[in-house]
Amino acid sequence: MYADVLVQYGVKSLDHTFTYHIPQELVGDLTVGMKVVVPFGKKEINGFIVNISNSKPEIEVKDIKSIITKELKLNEELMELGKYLSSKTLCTLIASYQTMLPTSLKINNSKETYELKRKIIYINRDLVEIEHYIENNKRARAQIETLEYLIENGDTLKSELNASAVKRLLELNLVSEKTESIYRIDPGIAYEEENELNDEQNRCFEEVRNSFNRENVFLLHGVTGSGKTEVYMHLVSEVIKSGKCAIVLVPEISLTTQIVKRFYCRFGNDVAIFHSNLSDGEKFDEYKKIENGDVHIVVGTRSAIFTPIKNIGLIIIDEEHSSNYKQDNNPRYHAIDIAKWRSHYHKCPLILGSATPSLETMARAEKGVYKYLSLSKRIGNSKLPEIKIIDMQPEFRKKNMILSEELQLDIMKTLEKKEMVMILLNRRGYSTIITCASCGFTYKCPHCDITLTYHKTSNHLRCHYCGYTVINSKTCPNCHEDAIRDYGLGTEKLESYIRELYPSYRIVRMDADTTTKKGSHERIINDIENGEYDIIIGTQMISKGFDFKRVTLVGIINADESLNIPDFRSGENTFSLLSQVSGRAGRSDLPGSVVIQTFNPDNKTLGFVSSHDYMGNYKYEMEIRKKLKYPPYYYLVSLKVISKDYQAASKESTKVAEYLRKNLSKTSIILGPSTANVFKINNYYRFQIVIKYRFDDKLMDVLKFIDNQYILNKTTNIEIDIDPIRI
DNA sequence: AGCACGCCGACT
DNA sequence: GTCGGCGTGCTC
Repeated sequence: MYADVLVQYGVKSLDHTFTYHIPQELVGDLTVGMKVVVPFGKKEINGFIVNISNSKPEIEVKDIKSIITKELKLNEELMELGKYLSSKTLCTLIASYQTMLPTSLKINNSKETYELKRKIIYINRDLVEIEHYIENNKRARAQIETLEYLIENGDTLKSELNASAVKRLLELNLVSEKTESIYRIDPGIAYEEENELNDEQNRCFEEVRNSFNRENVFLLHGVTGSGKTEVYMHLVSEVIKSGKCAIVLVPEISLTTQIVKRFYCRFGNDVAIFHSNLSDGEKFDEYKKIENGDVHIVVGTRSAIFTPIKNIGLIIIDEEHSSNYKQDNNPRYHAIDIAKWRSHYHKCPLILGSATPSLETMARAEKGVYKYLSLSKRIGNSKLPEIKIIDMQPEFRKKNMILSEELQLDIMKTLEKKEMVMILLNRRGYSTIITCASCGFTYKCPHCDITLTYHKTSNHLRCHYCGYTVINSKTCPNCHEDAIRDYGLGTEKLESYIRELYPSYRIVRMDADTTTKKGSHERIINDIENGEYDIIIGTQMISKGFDFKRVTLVGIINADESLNIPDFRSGENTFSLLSQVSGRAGRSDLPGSVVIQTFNPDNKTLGFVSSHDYMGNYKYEMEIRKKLKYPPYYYLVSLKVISKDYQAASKESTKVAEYLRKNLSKTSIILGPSTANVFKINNYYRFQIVIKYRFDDKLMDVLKFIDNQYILNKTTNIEIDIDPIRI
């Protein structure tokens, strides 16, 4: 017998199988998906069996050395899924299997001590014998105590007993020791009853339930606070009743602790949780729980879509518009694609849930490719908040650089009512954007409608899609004032400013800096829940998953920052971010309000935010996308040519673009090369080429060819991102 | 990826 | 003379 083995290195030059002979003693033990040790060159390395056959290969082959893991292997479905993943993202096959497995089980990992065991001591003799021993050994006080404890309490953890006494008792064979493997995470028993669904929720529930056992994609479009999670839980409960399993994806577990908690309360031990904040050991345990069939539900982030849960009856992707579902390093897969593949494999429905669906998703729902379900009302009495847009131009002249008079007043009023304020500061993009401090004007590319990026060294402004360039001038072409500059505000500065303004109130800041430590995020959330703060300041981190009843005012300091991010999705993303944050205000009986500060009070996107008009924004964005040939009208591929050598990067990228223009179909559009959004990252220069296409049957072959060209090239590297989330 | 082989320059 | 630089090619 012979086995085709993939070796542990995820490099393109080794992206094919190597055949090994299976020695007699291993025949029968080995199956596809197992991890093995094989001789490779002068070394012994780990490999992964992808095929077993009887036919003798033409070349002379070596023997498989040994098996690393017998029981842990990818099942048939996941073996297939790996092939799909590598063909879809152009990564090596081994790299896809590697990403599908948790660290502890990765091919290149030989360590096998992840299982957490505990030792238990128990009496293995008749009580009469034990008592006899006690009678005759009065001086061994510790041993007697231990024995008496065991008689009284039964089996006991070894760590709870006197170590030397136990050692002696084991030697005397009066007690024995057994090991039990345990799971690190134990959600406990479910204790929460199901809540009743309202009419709207019930309609959605029924629609999906009626298509169980069919491969259907649903868009569940529900305004913030409309009770999507409750619908999910009812459906999951239904799926479990029928003996099947469910996967629930959330964009980022730390932001969504609340949803996980709810699943634990409702389903208890039937839930495994899977996300990157778990330790390797925890991940190992959860993976095993899933693989052993101990749980029916997996709740987790992007990577949870690869867990070996069998017999899937339903997949749910909550906040489906979130960019977190796309992995931004290799393999650059999108969890929705993988979910579709698995829903096809299991013939089960997939639900994409969001208050602000991505344009792609909504467009498909409109075309009837996805089934559209909607939750238009908030549950209970709560109403959508009132949203005010404040023009910052006059404020700036009054020297109110950070908070407008109106927002200051509203904050004060809210605090006096003993309610909470949440203040969102938009993240600065990666690239330098310059705007007019007087009128808010920003340079845009006339061809691509994205903000131009400022290049300090040459004092140029450039479009990183198509390369369009203009020289920067200090004078604003719109209002003719000398006010064009790069001005930005960080959360820290904002915090100290607010502390000065409201010295007697308790303020907490939440951003990447204050939440790096494991558990710090949860701690801050708990403190907020316990009413320890009056004002929460944060980046978009505070936009999701926060459900604090006392928050009634949300202030958005610099809406423009997000609008000006040089990406064709900035409008869409701004709408969803601002709607999301606005949804934090007034979640209970207390009415909420939102204040948005901007230099562009007439901006369409902001207008749609303030009138809670998702469809308005959708239609508006779709027109732009159609006109400028962006998704969902066109598909995109981004190619980045990367090198430490500026000249090489520039030259190679031109060559790549030429090759694309020559070999792709004439209907495809090739932009660039231009400098990438972030032009230089630790001394590597990056040029970008963008392909826009609708149908191009040559595309994948052309991309593969280009990708392979750069195996040999040491000085330049190429990164290909199919369906990039941002370019 | 990792290792050997191989062909050039500057050093105990 | 030889030690070591890293370009090239191969690994079942």
